[in-house]
Amino acid sequence: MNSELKIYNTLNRETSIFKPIHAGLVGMYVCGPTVYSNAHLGNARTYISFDIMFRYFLHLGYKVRYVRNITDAGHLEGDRDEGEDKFAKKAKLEQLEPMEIVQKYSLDFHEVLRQFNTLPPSIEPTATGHIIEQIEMTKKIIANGYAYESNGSIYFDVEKFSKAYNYTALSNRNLDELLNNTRTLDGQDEKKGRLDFALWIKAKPEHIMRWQSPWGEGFPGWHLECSAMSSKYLGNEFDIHGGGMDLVPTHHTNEIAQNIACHHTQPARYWVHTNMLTVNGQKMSKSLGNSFLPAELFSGNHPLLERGYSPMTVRFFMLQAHYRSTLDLSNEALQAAEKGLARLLNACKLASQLKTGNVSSFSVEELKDKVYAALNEDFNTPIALANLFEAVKYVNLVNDGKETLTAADQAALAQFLNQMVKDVLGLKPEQEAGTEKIDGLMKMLISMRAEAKNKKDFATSDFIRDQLKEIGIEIKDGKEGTSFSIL
RNA sequence: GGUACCGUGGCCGAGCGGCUAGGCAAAGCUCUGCAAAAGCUUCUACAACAGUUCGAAUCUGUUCGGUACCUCCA
Repeated sequence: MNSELKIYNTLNRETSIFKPIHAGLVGMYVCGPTVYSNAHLGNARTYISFDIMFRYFLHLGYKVRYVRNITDAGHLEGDRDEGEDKFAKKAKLEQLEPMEIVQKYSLDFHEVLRQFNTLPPSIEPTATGHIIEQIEMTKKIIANGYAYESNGSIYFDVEKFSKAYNYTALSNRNLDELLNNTRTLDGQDEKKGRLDFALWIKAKPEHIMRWQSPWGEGFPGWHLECSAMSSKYLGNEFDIHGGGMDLVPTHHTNEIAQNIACHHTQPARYWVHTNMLTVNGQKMSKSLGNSFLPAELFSGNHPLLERGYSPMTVRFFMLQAHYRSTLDLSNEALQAAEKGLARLLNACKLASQLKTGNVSSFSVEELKDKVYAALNEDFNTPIALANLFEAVKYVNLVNDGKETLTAADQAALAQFLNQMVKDVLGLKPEQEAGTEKIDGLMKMLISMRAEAKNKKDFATSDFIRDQLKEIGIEIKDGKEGTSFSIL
């Protein structure tokens, strides 16, 4: 492999060679979910994208510390800092304790990511578990002069900050326009500036989730937790910070401001942002009501779906697009993905069973170079897959006896294919046939049917096939005998 | 309104100055008692108009269409 990994950095809008701060180590922080409702498919796309990066770093031999938080407090509804706490609101709605809400949707989130075969992060810290760190950080920011107290709440002074630093470096927005465009405040607002955001919020009497602080009882602002936890576990400066693109203008912008105001340094070298999943060309989001829940997709129980698709089909579907492009969800696209994935996985299996010859008419090294080159080009999974499909075709040709491979090349190809598909892309075969007992039964039925076929008793052989089909088992007559799959 | 981004064959999607991915669908073929599955082959597109260039899907400009952000969202 002769190319180096390049990553697109939102900070300077350039793709550049990745150089870790400490050789051999990668520190990566990704903004996790706010666990007040079910994770939808758009959320899943983001975490699948970062899972690919995580897996690829591991594959390249890096030691990775992957931190992904759980937001279980402090995230408010609606207008910046005035809305209701999301957990409190949902808790009222579902008649549960806020922490029951947190537990319920954390479990859901983990279950969804497990189904998509994403690797768990190294550390998964929660906001409520780091209140002390957040209070400390707030104190420091106040001491450094970039935050002020107002009626028991602490706000970040964006205007003051922007005089010393470039507040909009990440979003590349015009600060003056932002100042003028932001919604007019009503008179009772506690903030000095329009863009100021809360670091610490004074709890109203009815607020359940509250903690003691030097400024009275309250709870932390949403942006603060990521700053506090990333610096705690990865240091004041680390390699990669990621999240969905929609976090750029507000959440990540504020996070950077907090870190600079506290530690005098920008937290991450590379800012990586994933693009949105769309449905009929529109962003999938909770507020638009066009969300797909993974469970709905798997079962097909959704008005826009004709039938269900497996988690691996969905994962493959997502990998066919680059993580920085929008991706549109549709029945046809999912069907295409389903078949493509089956072909790919079949070739993985076939590759290790190929008959070998004296010469190879295919260069495994060349394939490897192409696949690595693709992944090194900002994790370009669609191109990597395109190259893997060249190998799929070749595997099939060898299997048909139209091309040949030496034993060494066959082993190398089989290993590489499986490593890429399973370890790096995280695609695994669906649940294999079934239990031993089912396998035994099927073996018996298949041999009975073969016997009937030999006697040209096609009525019996077709009866077996049709009956099995009805209970959801499909029989396929191949060259190497008959196989079956459970639908 | 402001600011970005995007418009690729029937569909999904890469590519981002020359060599014109890949998947699915379709057609033909192979295999087959039939079927299904599988495999092989074929199918040359880049919104429109103008410009730069020896050469543009790729660069520039204009127009049309779409999306996102500016308010919580991955």
